[in-house]
Amino acid sequence: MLSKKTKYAFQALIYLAKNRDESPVLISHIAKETNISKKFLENILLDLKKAGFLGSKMGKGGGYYLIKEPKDVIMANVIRLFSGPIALLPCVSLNYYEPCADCESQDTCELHKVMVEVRDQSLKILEGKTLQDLV
Amino acid sequence: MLSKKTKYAFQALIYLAKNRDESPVLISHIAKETNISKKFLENILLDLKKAGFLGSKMGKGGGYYLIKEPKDVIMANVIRLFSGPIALLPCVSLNYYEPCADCESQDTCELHKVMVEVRDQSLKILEGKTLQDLV
DNA sequence: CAATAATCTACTAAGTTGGTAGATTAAGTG
DNA sequence: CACTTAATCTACCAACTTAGTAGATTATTG
Repeated sequence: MLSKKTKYAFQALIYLAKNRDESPVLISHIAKETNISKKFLENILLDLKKAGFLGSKMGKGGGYYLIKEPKDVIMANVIRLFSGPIALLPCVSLNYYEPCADCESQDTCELHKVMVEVRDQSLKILEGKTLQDLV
Repeated sequence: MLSKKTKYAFQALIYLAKNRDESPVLISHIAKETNISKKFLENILLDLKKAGFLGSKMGKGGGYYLIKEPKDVIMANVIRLFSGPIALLPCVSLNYYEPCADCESQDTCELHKVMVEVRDQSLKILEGKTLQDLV
């Protein structure tokens, strides 16, 4: 399951993608339109900015705006940012890899093999979906 | 990501599937072979029993044993039992459905549509994998 | 300088995860 | 029946995560 943060991130991105002409958009505006607590949304937008999805402008007339093209905002990357690995186990994660403490060898672990398969197929789906599919 | 409980459940199931001839198997035996804390494993095996995957026998000569055929132990069902929904959002979950509090309508929600697609493809993978693929 | 709006620091309540301790019940053995 | 074995039940706990909130600060515009 995705965290609420992840879900909110998608909702904010969708809103910004739909309103690219009127940018930058106020946090408070996005908060109102998406029904997300303004203070909580602050953190999320800041994270999205640090990750290179959004840009921002301070002061009067400021706000947040989409930097990337919607088709270049890959769903898998947004999920990784807020919910961590796509893989079901750390030992099969590409971006957050960690070996099993207890496992003797990955090469002989049946669970490992199947989880790699599941990961590859999940990635095929989530790397293929972009913000463009969401607007 | 799956919880450790889910991972342990798979490891225990794999062990029991591999040793179906010598059943029933002691908790302490499975614990030793899989490197799982015995006390923690107790809970897991009990849950697997309540869910109909395992049977048990108390007293001397007792232990746990696999009830279902390995090919009938669907990975998706084990994951649901210990990690909850396969779907990425409650509003697209078949088994743990909950509507979004804030969302106006599911029919007009773009996120919803894409998440249904992702769910269907994820299910196709996980409903297709069984304990037989793990031994 | 004043107003505006993002940014930063720090805290918190509630829930989940991973695990432990100890008593109890059921089954087989002599 | 008494004893041993082994699952089952009840209850607890520390650490971490989630979903926020509060308030001060910094940057920008006019």
